[in-house]
Amino acid sequence: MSTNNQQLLKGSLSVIILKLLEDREKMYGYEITQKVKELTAGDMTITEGALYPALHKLEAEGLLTTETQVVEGRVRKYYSLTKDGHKQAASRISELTAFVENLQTLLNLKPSF
Amino acid sequence: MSTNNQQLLKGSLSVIILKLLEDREKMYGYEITQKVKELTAGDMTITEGALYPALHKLEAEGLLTTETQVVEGRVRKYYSLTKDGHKQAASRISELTAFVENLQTLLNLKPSF
DNA sequence: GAGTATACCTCCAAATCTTAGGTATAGTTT
DNA sequence: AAACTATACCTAAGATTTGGAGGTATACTC
Repeated sequence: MSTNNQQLLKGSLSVIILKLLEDREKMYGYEITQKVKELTAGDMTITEGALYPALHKLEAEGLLTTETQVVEGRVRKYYSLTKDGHKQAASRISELTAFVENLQTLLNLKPSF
Repeated sequence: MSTNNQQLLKGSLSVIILKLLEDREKMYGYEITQKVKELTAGDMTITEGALYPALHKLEAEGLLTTETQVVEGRVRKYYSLTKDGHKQAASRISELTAFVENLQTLLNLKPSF
């Protein structure tokens, strides 16, 4: 994926966060950036300038709660889904999935359709 | 797809335009809105407030050329790909396709990955 | 005459992202 | 010891994109 492809992330970052947290008890910010990089073989990079504001917004919306721990001398802020967060996660993930399917329909279009 | 799903379009609108025009000689704005609605069974709606600025930007970038016709008393502004537009279309479509595949990898994730 | 479909357009506000910067600890390399 | 890399948090400024609302106009149907 080329460098400016990260701009195509728009709108999907918060759903990616919710999905990752749905599959795990809790994660911290830096861990999320590394996990996305790992799962996409380095293709997608979550910039911190996008991630932290997104996490704070989800927390402000009541979908995430935080818990701070000190591990090996460094502070970690763990995020996990609230009850409402779980509901919203399911809903937003299925919306994005449906959107992605529509997008693929459009992109796989053969001529004269 | 729910109503606010149209907000997930971000970043992909211009690629959708390029893809539609790659498969057809030329299209006009209103036709694009209808075609997208048709191809996605009404799930996706391209708003005019997003479409026309996007078309004008692609034209300003030299990827599209225009040709105005009067059909049944109404003005139609047809857009078609320039030579450079064809090149860019291929490139941007494959980028978005790769992005969508990564997104699906993330969304289809099973627990404890 | 009113409403609907077709067909173009712009402006403002909201949301999201990128870039660039800042702080700090721990370990490794020179 | 200094420099670099990895870990780990954060913010601010600016650009881009989008949605919503509005505007104009023609043709057809009720």
